[in-house]
Amino acid sequence: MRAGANHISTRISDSSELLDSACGLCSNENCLIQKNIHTSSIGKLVKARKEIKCKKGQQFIMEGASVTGLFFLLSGKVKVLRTGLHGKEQIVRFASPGEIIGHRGFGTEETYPISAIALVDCTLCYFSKELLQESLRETPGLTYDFMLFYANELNRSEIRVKSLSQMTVRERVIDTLLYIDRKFGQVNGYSSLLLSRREYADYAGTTEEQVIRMLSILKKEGLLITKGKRIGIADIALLKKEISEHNFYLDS
DNA sequence: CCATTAAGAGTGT
DNA sequence: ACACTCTTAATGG
Repeated sequence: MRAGANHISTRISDSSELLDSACGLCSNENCLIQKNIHTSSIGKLVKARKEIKCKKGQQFIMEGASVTGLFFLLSGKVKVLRTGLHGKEQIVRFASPGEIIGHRGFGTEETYPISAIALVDCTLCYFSKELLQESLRETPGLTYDFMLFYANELNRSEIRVKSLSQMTVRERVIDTLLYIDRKFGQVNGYSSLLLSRREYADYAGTTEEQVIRMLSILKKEGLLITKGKRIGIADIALLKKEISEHNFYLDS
């Protein structure tokens, strides 16, 4: 029994040395680790990768918890949020496969400033903070990609500040719909991501009621279609046109 | 398979 | 923001 188990474990570690383990086979081209897989110094990091399965609705990052590492979303959909004063959620962003989650706690921070919750069943790749820091020091290509990523994130967050402070409710709801569409797309004419009206509100910075009302107005105007929770965009050109003067819909 | 219940979508005030 | 109705999804016999 014991001998058999040892035999299997050595075979697994041998094969992950030969092949760059799961990351080498991973088809996720958005992933920064995958992108730098050919750099030899990244091998140690890749071998220490932990795969975490996360069920729908499960929270895998808790606001205020101490930072131990960083997540890459392999498959699934995630919402990243900050909890406000009266228990109100402010959804900071949504994440699709390939994206980094928990990166704000990286660096000098001791605790995560955000929570992350799976919106559907997810698979996450987890890397410890220590190993990642080591890899960043040794792998300039990876570090450069990370820098670009952080710069891009900062840009997006600044755009969001403008959106939330300068757009009307109607524009923010439209902006949210277009953002979800850009990120997750449509299937059979309806958004592939099922969100509650509350979640739309939590991203758009309004209340559930305002979102519901706005959706029914937009529906009457023929810009949207709805079927239960499902929302479909009927006229994307007109929706884009409405917020075009803000130039916000250009970002991802 | 149907009935009961809970959750979420709408609407008016 | 609150209260209420209606619709849909989940549960359990």
